[in-house]
Amino acid sequence: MSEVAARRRSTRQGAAIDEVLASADGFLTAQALYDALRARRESVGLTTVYRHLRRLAEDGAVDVVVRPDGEAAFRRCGPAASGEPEQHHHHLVCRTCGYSVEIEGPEVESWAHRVAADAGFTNVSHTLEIFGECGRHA
Amino acid sequence: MSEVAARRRSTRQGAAIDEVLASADGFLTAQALYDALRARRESVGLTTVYRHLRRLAEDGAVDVVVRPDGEAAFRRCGPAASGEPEQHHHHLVCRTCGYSVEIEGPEVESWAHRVAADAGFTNVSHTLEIFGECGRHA
DNA sequence: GCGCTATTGACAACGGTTGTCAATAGCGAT
DNA sequence: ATCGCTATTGACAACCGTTGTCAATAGCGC
Repeated sequence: MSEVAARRRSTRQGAAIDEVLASADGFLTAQALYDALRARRESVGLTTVYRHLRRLAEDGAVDVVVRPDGEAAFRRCGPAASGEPEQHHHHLVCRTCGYSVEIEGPEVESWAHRVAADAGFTNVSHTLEIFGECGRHA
Repeated sequence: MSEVAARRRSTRQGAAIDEVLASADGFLTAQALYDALRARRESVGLTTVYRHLRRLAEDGAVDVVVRPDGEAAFRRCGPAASGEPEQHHHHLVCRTCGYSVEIEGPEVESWAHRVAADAGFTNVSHTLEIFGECGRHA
């Protein structure tokens, strides 16, 4: 069940990506993260950005939201991952600025599993994201 | 608020697409629909498939599910659209075969809106899909 | 049958994401 | 410090789903 943690090297690029993710207050697309890095005058290849995001997502260090247009957005989640996989939760995301709030809904979780089980489904997972406009734009 | 219904012509291709959608018991990607048409020996261009799906989605005649990998899947929804936009609902979708069940969860709807409102968000919408394995595969 | 125009479809273009592979650079061992 | 192994990087091409283009086709009202 447990993966042998692959040897990991700390690099300038990885650190820069972590920093941008840490300072971001909402979801970022890979492109947005890339642009933010360039704005910081940190030279990091786009491919590298994707690679890090993918690994971070696999490790559960960032949450991934697939937007209605199919593009993925990422956000560092929870209390900076002390190693434990983050607890399951969802997001309330601002369509305009990406600002987001983590939300939990135990009722919804159990509801989803109950509905799925009633229909004879196994190996159940679900996606749930709430989009709206936070009150900070003219 | 209401759009002036654009003049609509009935074509062989449109009918073929409708038929495949009607006979499908689950969500289909545009490609899958295209393949199904070819299997029926109906010659319909892929571009045309996309165009019809897009319009059907806009009209609310089909539901759209964006899968975790970002690809969109479509399914004719409800009682064959008598003109009224379908009532809001969600789906329980089989990862393997696309078979799906429409589900409703008034509790979830109100929960989502309450959570969003509490956080000061307006113009709220949400996505919710449940994925699993229906019991029909070896 | 005529004419207007919605529709079609082959093709190119686009945008996000992933594969490739030689060059680079961590890090443990010497 | 240095060496060597290998994870990582990055420029580039490839992929894939989707949309734009535009001349040719075909509904439908007349």
